[in-house]
Amino acid sequence: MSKELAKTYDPAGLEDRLYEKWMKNKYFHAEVDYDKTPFTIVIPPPNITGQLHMGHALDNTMQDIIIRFKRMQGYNALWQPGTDHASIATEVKITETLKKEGIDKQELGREKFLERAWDWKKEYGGRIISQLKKMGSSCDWDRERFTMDEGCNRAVTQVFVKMHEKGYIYKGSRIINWCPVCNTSISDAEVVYQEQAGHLWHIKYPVVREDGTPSDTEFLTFATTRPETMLGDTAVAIHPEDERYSHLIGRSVMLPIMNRVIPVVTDTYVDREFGTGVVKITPAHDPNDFEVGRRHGLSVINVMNDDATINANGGRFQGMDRYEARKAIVEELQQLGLLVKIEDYSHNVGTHDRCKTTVEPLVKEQWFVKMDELIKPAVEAVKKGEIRLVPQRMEKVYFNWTDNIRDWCISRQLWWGHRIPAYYCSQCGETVVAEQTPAVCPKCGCSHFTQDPDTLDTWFSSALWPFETLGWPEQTEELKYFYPTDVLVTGYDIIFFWVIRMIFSGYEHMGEKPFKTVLFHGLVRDGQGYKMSKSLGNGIDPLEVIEKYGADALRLTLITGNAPGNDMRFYYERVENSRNFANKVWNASRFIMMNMDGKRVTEPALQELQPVDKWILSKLNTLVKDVTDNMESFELGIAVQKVYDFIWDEFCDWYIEMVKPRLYAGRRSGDDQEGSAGQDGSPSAAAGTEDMADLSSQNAALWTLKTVLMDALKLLHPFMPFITEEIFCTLRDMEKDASAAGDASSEAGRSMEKGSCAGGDCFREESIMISRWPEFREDRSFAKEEKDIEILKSAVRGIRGVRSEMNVAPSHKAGVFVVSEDEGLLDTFREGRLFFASLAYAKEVMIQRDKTGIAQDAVSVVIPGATLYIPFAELVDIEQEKERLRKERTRLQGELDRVRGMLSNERFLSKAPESKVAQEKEKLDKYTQMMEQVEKRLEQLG
RNA sequence: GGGGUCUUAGCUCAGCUGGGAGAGCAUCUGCCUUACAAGCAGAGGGUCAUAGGUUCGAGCCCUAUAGGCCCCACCA
Repeated sequence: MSKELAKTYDPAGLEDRLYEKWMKNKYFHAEVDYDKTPFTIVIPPPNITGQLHMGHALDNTMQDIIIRFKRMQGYNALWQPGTDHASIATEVKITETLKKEGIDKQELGREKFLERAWDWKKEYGGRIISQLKKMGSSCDWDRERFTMDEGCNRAVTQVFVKMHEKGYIYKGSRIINWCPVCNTSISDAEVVYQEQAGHLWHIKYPVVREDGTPSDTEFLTFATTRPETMLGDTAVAIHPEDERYSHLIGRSVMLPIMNRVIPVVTDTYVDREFGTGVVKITPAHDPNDFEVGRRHGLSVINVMNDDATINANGGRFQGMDRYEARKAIVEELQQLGLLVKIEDYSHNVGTHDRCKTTVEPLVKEQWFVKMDELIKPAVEAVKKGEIRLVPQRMEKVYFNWTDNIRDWCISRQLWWGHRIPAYYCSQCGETVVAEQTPAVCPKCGCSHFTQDPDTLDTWFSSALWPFETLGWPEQTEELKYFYPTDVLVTGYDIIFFWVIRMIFSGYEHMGEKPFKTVLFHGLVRDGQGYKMSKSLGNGIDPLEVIEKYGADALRLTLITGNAPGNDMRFYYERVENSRNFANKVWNASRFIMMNMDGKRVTEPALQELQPVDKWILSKLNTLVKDVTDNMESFELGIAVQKVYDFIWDEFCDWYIEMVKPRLYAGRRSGDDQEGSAGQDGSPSAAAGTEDMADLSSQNAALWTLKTVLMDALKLLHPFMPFITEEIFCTLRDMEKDASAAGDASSEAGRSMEKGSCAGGDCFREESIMISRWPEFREDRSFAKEEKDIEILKSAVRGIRGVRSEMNVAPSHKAGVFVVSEDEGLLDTFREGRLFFASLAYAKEVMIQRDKTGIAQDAVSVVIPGATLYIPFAELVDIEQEKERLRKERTRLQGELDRVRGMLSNERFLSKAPESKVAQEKEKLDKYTQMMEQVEKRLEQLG
């Protein structure tokens, strides 16, 4: 008895059931095993605040495909999962939630806040994981980690202390990017520049006269986009060689409003060409000005509070927001007659990538990682090819960053994260960096310490992810065995945030690269090409897609036509196509199982296989090789396209159709003569021998169907894990039942042992995901049969084309004559007579060496080596037929011209590879032959 | 300002180391053929952005130009 399979594939329910089975059987779990070669992927840890979006879906589908492929190849495949605490993202969310409850974060206090954060983690941290499971992700969930679990905490602290000792981590007052809304410093990488419409305010400061009073006639005019920062101006700069202002060198100007005398300094940073060639200098609020200030020993006057309101240094503007202050200051300058003009001006404004707030450059004391030394091995690794970036062009992006690397600001004024292990003596102020609170102060001997309140940048711990998840800083077996990992899959958008930092961290702390290959993917955009975003509301929820179409369809959609590093568009028509393919696979399998039902299918001897069987087996064999190659080089889109084409075109549309008559042969037991009319044309043989032959042929067909299906399913499994597993298991159960029903001991059992699949053991496996990946087999290459069947296919296509052109109804069957002097070719037609008849709508097929018995007005189709004649009952318009043949002649002539042109080119003959020349010669023969046939036929028609 | 990338059928995109242009969707024409109408068969549709160059041979390599997208830098 076979399981009844529904007519259309319905993924609902089935997917969860199979996933549970995989989990229960621990197929995802990997243990250290020195008898096997490890293959490791670490997941880019999703944020605990996260909801699965298309980016995750793509990222994880790619990883799952690779890990499933490698697992089937026999590697000890580990996909290491985990989640990220996402310091700032989480903190912002919790703060917002608190606000809704009317609770102020500061009032709540650090301890209570962290409790809330952990509650949050407990509640939502698992959500993203269960969503990843919906995708079919085969992560080793037993090894799930969290960037703030005990081990990771230890790793972070140890790294911080060690790097501090080596001088790679230092504390210093530098200009940093400050987010006034999130109230924290952020790194350069977190600042995104946005083109914004603004103004250029042209302002003049009076030059200070000899007597110290401001001149009413002499001014220095300049332009600024941020007039409010004038409150903190401590100089005005000109270019040292600017003759316009050389007389002012050494002089001062009066800073209006603040009435502060500030010097005129010279600095080559000033561009003489821009504006008036004068720049106001605000060291506390502009990175460039900060540098200028350093060079000239200018004082740094911070005029802003952390929330970007003006502080006490801003005089009476104190308390105003930066934009209010701007307005007020401009007004005042105007009243003072110091505002020259206002221009519209479009410029880039730095904003915080999380909240889009305009960042405020501020001078603050922060912790930094010194990058210049650290980055060197990371640069070398990629240069030498020790780490491969796919696609390769990402190297340019990588080097562009490493070549201009700046120190990394790692301290954040946040609570949720790894707290900086720096302790300050309350007596003498000494700083001690240590893994634990120091007992006594090394300087004053007291024992009162306060820990630095700041936490670390989220990416500080993520940078350690490839080894901390494997147990570091403990020297675990896992670390020894699985590290370095094999491939990292991620979006190109976090190359700076994460990829580079993991690489230098790997070399610094492990003395070894974290991974061998980085596979980048692009963004998933909407149907119009816009970035999917919450604010635009154009996002497509992967979970919704799964619910409607199944995870397999979603996965297939994300992979087809997608090249590494390229963005893609996602829209429902594409998902529908994927769903249709799933349905196709489902129905092909259903068809095969229906036909296998109750039969014992045994592996036929080689001579029992018909040319079509060999043809598809050979095609499959090539497919196995190609797909494996593509997978090895991470060309997932190409790989899946080939599997898709093979299954749909070759297997379903051709092979299955070709074997149908053989499968139905045994079934025609008198009741439906009509349906079997197609076979009547074959010269009838004695009934008894025919039956035996039928059975053998049927077995060969079923065996081939099953074998090809099974291997094709395996090739498809990494891409569409659920449907392939379901079919695999159903088929396997059928096999079991069939062999149990028959005499289990003998033939059936043995043939299965021997291997119906390339791997030899497919039916002994309990799941396709741990079955053996198919391998190329020399003994499954049948070049001759491949070529022969292709000729038959072209014959079928030719006949279908002609019939369609002549509007012949499919119900109208006609006789077909195959005429050729090539006995081998005639044999191929004889062997394929059955299917050829049905595919070419033939009433009967006459295979012969000459034109005996063929009506003059038969329609003819020329294929390489043979001419086919179809005498329709109705008279065919001879003129029309001649016209058709003339068109064919023109086409062939074109081909011949091209081939002859090439072959008469001496330079081609001498320089092109031999194989290419041979190929062209073969074509010349083929077309010449076909041309002769066409001309002969034209001649016959007069 | 520097760099990357794209321009291929009506639309969205593949095209791996240079060797006769592909898919899906859409369009047109026939088909409910006992696996599948979420299907089958057939058809139309491309000067591979433009101009040069290298080569026996270029969608693919080189140069320039035009347009689109992205990243980095941030001249106030």
